[in-house]
Amino acid sequence: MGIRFHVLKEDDKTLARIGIVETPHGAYETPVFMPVGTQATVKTLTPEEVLECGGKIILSNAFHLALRPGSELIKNLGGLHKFMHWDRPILTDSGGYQIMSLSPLVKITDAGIQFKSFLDGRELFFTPEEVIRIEENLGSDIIMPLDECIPYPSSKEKAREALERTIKWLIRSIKVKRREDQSLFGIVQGGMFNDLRLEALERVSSMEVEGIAIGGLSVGEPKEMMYDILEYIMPYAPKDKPRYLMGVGTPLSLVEGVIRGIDMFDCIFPTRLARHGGVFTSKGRLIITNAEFTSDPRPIDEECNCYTCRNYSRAYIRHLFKAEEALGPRLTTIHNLYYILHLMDRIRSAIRDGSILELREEIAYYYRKELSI
RNA sequence: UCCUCGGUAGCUCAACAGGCAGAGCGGCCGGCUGUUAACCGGUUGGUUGUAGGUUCGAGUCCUACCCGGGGAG
Repeated sequence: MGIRFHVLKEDDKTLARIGIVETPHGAYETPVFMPVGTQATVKTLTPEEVLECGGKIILSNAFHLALRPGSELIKNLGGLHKFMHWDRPILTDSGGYQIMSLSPLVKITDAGIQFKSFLDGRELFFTPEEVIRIEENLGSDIIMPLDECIPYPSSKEKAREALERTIKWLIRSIKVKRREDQSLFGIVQGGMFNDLRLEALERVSSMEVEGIAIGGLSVGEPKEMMYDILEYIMPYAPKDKPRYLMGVGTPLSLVEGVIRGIDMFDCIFPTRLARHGGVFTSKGRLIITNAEFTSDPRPIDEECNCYTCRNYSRAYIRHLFKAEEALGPRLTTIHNLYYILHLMDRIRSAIRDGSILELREEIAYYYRKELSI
């Protein structure tokens, strides 16, 4: 038995909805944000700290873990949950994104991807079947098939090719998947083309998948383009399956995604931003290393109740960053994850009481800079 | 007291044989969207120890002095 999904409430003015996903490692409510732990760790934090921030499910990465330390090793040590001491739900991404982000090292054909390891230069070959095998070794609750994620901009021909390849790979993935305690999602590609996107959605939806993921967005296109595509296709998404928008996680894009019917998100942005000194607040983004905070006794966000904001000043955190102390990135990571996960709480409350559009207006006001470009 | 090496951006140092005084770090500002990223980018910094001299032109050559390192006595 893999996941079970139920919709608990649908908003009447938007496509937003509240749902619950039950997994072999516990349940979580949607819309949900998944902190990213690519290398079997949410960078700088312990699992207990991720929990304290409100984390319910995390994302890890089959490709990276296969390269190091190897999926057999993790299997022999009792699986990914035990290996990293996280007993809650885990979703593993396949490495499709790495086809794009590591493109100079990658050669892609219908058979799979051939690439040169950035760790030791080894020539490796990844197939959809091999990725499923890796994910079965890892034992994550939700597994993503190998897909082809293309950059922006890309031609329609290129988008069509990636779409077809992604679907062929999904069929092969379904065919070899054995473990029944894991749930496979299908990934919708199609570049920035509405007709391709809709076609991909319909084809993926007709297959034996337990969730629908929208991939290949937020790859550098204008924000409005992503919102338009979601608006165009999401009304046709199956209602009885979770819908996952891959790689999205700025405050505004989370709300905009939810309004368009998305249930699950993951994004490295909150954690990476934190390590680089950027923090979310209820009044927009700050860069904590800036001189204006040198002697500022206030917490990062006076309205925040996270561990960092309950105990530390902007001046102290700025000092930690300037002194290159490891505690600095840890404290900002705790804060940013708490901010985003607490925002998801607020989003669910707003769906419950019918005020999601008001919440969108508030976030859009303080994060309007996200709209530019 | 003498000999010797050195003094260039806040710091550490570049600048062939006189020819527009630079870099790294720091400072300041910005960017990061299924993580090869505690990363990347932009930008601000100078009476070249002081005072003279030679020269079309001196960080660079000459003279004196000041400061610091090393050595001799």
